[in-house]
Amino acid sequence: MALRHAVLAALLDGEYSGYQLAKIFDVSLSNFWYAVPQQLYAELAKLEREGLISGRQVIQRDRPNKRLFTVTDAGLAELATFAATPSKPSSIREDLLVMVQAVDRLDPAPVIAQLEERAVTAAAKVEIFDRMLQRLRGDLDEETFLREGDRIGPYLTCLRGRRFEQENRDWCDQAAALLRARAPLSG
Amino acid sequence: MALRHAVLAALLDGEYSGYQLAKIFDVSLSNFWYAVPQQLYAELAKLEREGLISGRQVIQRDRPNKRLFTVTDAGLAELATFAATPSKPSSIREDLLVMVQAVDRLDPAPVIAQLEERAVTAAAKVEIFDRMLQRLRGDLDEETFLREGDRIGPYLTCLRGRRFEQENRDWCDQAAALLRARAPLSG
DNA sequence: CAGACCATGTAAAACGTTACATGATTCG
DNA sequence: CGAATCATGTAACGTTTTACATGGTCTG
Repeated sequence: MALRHAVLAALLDGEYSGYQLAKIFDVSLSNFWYAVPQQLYAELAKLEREGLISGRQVIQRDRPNKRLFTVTDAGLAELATFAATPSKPSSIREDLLVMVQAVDRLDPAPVIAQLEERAVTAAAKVEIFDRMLQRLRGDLDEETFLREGDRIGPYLTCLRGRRFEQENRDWCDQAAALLRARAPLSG
Repeated sequence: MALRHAVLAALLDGEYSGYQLAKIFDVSLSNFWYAVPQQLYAELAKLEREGLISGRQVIQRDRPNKRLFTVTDAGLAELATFAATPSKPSSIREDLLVMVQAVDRLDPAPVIAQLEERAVTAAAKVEIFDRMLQRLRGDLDEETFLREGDRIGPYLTCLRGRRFEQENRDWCDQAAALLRARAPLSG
């Protein structure tokens, strides 16, 4: 029961449709939770049935109509309960790490290739996060924004995402370089 | 179908029982994958049925008997296929981040408390990882080990785990301090 | 003698992923 | 005119989590 809280948290930013939420929760760049569109449509329906969010139809001329959702008082209360419940750390589950764990007993070439690829995509994500951070803090510098800005929640999660991808990039680079140096004939 | 590969990768280190694997895959400190014991027993049975691992009974006097498993040639081939298959990055799904995302609209006190707690457990994990790294590299220094040691796979994944927890700690500390400074009456 | 550790499982429920399904509009 | 974007779902399948179940030894 965690997606529900992630959806509620996302809707604190303002009204969103399922489709818009799907972009926020996209694999490629979710700074606090990840989910595919199908999950979101299902969860939104459920949350509305339970009265934690309420939707309103928006008729559009040029595009298909959509439904925008906002958090109700009951939804906010649900979030408060969630925030007061002790949470367990989510643990590592990453295919690429499994491959690296086994790399000594396998042909390292495909693993090296994937590490190098991942380093590039991680670097790209770092840049996207940087732009997101800039947009969030407006014309304030980071220190000032964090001290005085409103809504620092999204900024903080974005910072975490940025650092994670930076570490990811550095580690992938290091691992790829090392494996390459040790197996100069492959790759 | 990824747990199977994680189990195979873990068994490259040597023979293990389900119980021993459970400790390697434990929530509190898995450097490349996480799984609960029940998953492991089920997966081991499946892998054995498919001939990717083979188990042998070990009779013990003082303790319950156990079964130790090793990877077969077919298992190694399966791992090789896996390593050559492009992998998708695993994305963020962390309750604590959801709470921080929403913190501006909630009572920050319980969130701050959780951040501070998490910082402590993350710091503890960093130390455990440091000891694991020391053990893995023996009396070599890191640079030498990474250049010349055998089985650097586990070392690299451990390094990744360490850095992740370090970042986690730093971020939790920063976020907690900031939220505390902004809401001096709570917590 | 209580609690932790060793050791292995079954079963049900919850959750997440993948495939399928539809249809309009805008951009190159 | 094909691809991308907007917009919303259903159904089947696979994976993970949680609860239940058992029983011996070792440590304080």
